Amino acid sequence: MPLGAGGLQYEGLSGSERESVKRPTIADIASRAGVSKVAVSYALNGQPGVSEATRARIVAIADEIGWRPNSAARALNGARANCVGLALCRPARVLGVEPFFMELISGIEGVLADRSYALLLQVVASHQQESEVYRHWWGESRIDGVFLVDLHYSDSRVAELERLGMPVVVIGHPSESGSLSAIWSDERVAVRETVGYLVALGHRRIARVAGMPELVHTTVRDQAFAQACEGVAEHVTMHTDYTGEEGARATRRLLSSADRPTAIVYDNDIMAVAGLSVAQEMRVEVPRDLSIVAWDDSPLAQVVRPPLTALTRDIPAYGAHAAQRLLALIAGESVPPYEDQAAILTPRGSTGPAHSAA
Amino acid sequence: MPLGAGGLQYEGLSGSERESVKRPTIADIASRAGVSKVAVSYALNGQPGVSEATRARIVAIADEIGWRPNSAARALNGARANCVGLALCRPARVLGVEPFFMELISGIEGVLADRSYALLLQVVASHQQESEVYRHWWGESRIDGVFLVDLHYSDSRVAELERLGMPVVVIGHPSESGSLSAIWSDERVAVRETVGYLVALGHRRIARVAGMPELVHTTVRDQAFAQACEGVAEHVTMHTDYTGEEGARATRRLLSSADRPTAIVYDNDIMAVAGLSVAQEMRVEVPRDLSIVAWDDSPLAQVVRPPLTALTRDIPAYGAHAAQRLLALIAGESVPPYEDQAAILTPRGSTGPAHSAA
DNA sequence: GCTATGGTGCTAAGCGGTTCACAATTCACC
DNA sequence: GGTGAATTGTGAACCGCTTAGCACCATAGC
Repeated sequence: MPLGAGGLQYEGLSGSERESVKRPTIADIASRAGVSKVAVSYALNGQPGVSEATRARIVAIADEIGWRPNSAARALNGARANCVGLALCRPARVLGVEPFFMELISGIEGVLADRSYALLLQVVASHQQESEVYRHWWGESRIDGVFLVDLHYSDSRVAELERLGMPVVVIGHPSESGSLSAIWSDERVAVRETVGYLVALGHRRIARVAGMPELVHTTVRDQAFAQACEGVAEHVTMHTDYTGEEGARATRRLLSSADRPTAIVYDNDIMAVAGLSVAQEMRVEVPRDLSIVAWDDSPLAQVVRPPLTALTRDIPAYGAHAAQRLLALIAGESVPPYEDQAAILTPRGSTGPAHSAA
Repeated sequence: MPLGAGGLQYEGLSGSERESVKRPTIADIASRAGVSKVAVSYALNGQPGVSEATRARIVAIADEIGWRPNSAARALNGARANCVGLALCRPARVLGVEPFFMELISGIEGVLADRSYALLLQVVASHQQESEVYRHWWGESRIDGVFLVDLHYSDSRVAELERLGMPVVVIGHPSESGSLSAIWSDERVAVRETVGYLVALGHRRIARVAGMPELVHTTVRDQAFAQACEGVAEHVTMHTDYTGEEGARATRRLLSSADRPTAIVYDNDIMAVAGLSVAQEMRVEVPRDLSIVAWDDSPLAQVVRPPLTALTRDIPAYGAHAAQRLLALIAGESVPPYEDQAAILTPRGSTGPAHSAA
């Protein structure tokens, strides 16, 4: 059978019956254009080896039949998977109500989408599971790198990821990130600004309702808080699991103590809102009798009355920076630790001058 | 060179120098076990064709050297990508503050993880982009199927996905899902229960602060609401973009009208919280002068004072069901539309008997 | 005329795993 | 002792794409 006839028959087959089931490949393009697969590969990847005329013809055909590179086939050639991973280890209820992660993800994806990278997401129940997920993803060549969040002290995940030799960007304080490259924002500055502001308003007894003590950034804030208050105000810190319930309980404890604080700083906004409700319930007027500051400024902080003074951060930008650095790392560039902008205090109605309550 | 020497040398090489760079393959296992690649493949996939003794030996070696199947190589064999996609088309700020999606994702992943499926996530800015993302993922064989959320009327995405012939589970009302299989919960029941409850409490003027009117489920609720109120209460619906700000504005408008409602039903909890704040600001006491009901019961509803009466749904379970159906669809099973549990009214402090305010 | 040069396009091999068809061995049965 | 079947294993081909490495044809230079 002459070559021409074979070619025609093949084209006829791929034309309609197969189209919906089978996706076009470079072989289809090659047979249509009357060239080899290799020429098509070069043409579509902008590599030298084909004339401009041929390249144009090939590209036109590829467009016409709606060809897209098969990611698996590409990945198989030692190429990248064009995919990065993120595993989140928090219960669903907490994750849902914490705007932080969704905003972070949005920011990350803005950057990834530009370079047609995809994001693989998994919600896990424990750090051990998280390590496993990373190991699996990496072992299966599904991803080129990962983000690591919610850093702990002597975090087993750091060692594990170092062992795997996979590109990682730690979103958290570099003191605990080992050899992994980190991106963080200086919590100390934000804490100092907040405490300074409250002290300037006359507060001398300040409480902090913090997140989980095993998280590095909680401890960093703890220390910065203690240090900033040193000599200028009495201070106390209570740890919680970030849920509204625990935030409310801590607030109740604080407000019913004999020497109750005149200001409370919360580690997230759901706890701040819960605290505000408890205060109102206990007839402690905000901001007259109690000032409230929320860490992380989500829309939530602005819809309650009074609106919450909050530590504002551009979280999507934070995520975007992290993504840029992870992609750089994957590209083989060396990436020094990067300090993002610190949170900025946005005063609103929930803070005011300290009353002579004590 | 004798075979044995070659084998030894190879093992030596793969032992340390290469290990961190190059992941083990079935060829490595095969050479170690002294069998062919095929035997290894059968052994590791639990397929017949190898003796139990050999299988055990192969599995042991695989475990020992930490082998994992290369997902790209598997996907290349016409096999599945073991990955499904989800694109969300909402601004970052809204997504962050809406617990719905994170809870949905958690639920989805519980099921996916069990079958070692991964979830590809992308946040997009428009429906057109969303279709493009699906087309790309599908064209690149990155995914085996997708979830479609936030259904519109005459939604272009439905047609697009039908055209692609890709497995899809629509999370939303089947009336607009075309030939795609849908999973939804009956909003009508929930609306009727809510209105019935409010009417029983004596409310005769009920308002609804709804989400975006282009969303199918908004309209379904709109109609059900109008119908339920028919003959028993005056009713009005205001549409918003789901943000707290618009929720607040709508509430302000409602409460300042001459014949203001004695009860307001909100389409999500952030708007309900915003509405509550506006009411308190306007000295409209909740629940004495105004009853408030929130759709979707997140922790947020319980931390404000009074805690919000809410329409409770097990969203993770909803996501889990959706995931099960998508996997079934991918496996080639036919999947009829599925009606999930309707939301249940959870009465809390924000609702009470209607006062003779009018 | 013959060799350098370069552009263009090909063939072949291989990424890691699966699948098919067939070969070798054992065992049972008539 | 020969036939048939089951068990266990193999080589080869293939999935879609990339990457050498080489072949071909022009033009240019001697």
